[in-house]
Amino acid sequence: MTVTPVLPLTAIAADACSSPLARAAIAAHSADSLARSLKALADPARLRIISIVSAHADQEACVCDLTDQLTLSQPTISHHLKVLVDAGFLTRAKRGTWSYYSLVPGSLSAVAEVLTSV
Amino acid sequence: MTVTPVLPLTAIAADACSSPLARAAIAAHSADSLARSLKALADPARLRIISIVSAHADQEACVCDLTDQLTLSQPTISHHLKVLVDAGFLTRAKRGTWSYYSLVPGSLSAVAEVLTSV
DNA sequence: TCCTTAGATTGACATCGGTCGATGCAATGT
DNA sequence: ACATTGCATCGACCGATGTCAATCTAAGGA
Repeated sequence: MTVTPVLPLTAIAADACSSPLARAAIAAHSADSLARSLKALADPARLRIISIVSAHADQEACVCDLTDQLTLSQPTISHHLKVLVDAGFLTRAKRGTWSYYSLVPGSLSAVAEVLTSV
Repeated sequence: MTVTPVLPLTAIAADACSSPLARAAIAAHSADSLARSLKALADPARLRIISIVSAHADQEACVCDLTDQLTLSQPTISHHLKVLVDAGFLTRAKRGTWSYYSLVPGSLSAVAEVLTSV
């Protein structure tokens, strides 16, 4: 025969100060993934880049649009663009001499939705 | 008498590659503010802290709950908690020996909403 | 009063990340 | 063919950031 536990299992709190859980917390790898996306967005220059791109009527902007409005060097802007492309928020289309950047549809709202469910 | 412009003002594009704007881009100081909030969230440990806090039935957790679940030293966790409090995502309530942290209601969804409107 | 425990603070360290100047490269104009 | 223009890449610099060990403080318990 087996020994009956004195306390129900759910009552074994880690410490006296602890309160019960209503649901599970986010998994470590999910936190890593979300943090990577947020890191890509967590820069004033990159937020302005996204805003300038999506403010265009055709939802795309060339690099010269950005160098005009941001007081940053062209290599710095190019660096920020690469970060945003690598993170999946922008796509690049080269036509002739110019590079055009577009917002990936739904990429921002996807992050926003995950964030509110954390 | 005044001289009539040859071209309408709206036609003066910065460059040949540029396309018209559908709306204004985000202001620089707004981008700074949003970036500060996102920076506070853009860390795996801090996202897990927020998740653990909000997973509790009473929406608050003590530090011991966090040291149990995160493989980080107590000072490091205390540092992350301070970052989240300073950014307005958590509040601290000290009762007896223990400190209890709670999620500020609406703080996450507020950031998410601003993000989608960028 | 003394000891223990919970948690915040400090200081040091290593790494990351934003910035720019210099350079490379491809496409266009002359 | 050569010069020019638009943009990406490289290398270096330096401040910001995540981490921990050591220390400090306050609250309880013996």
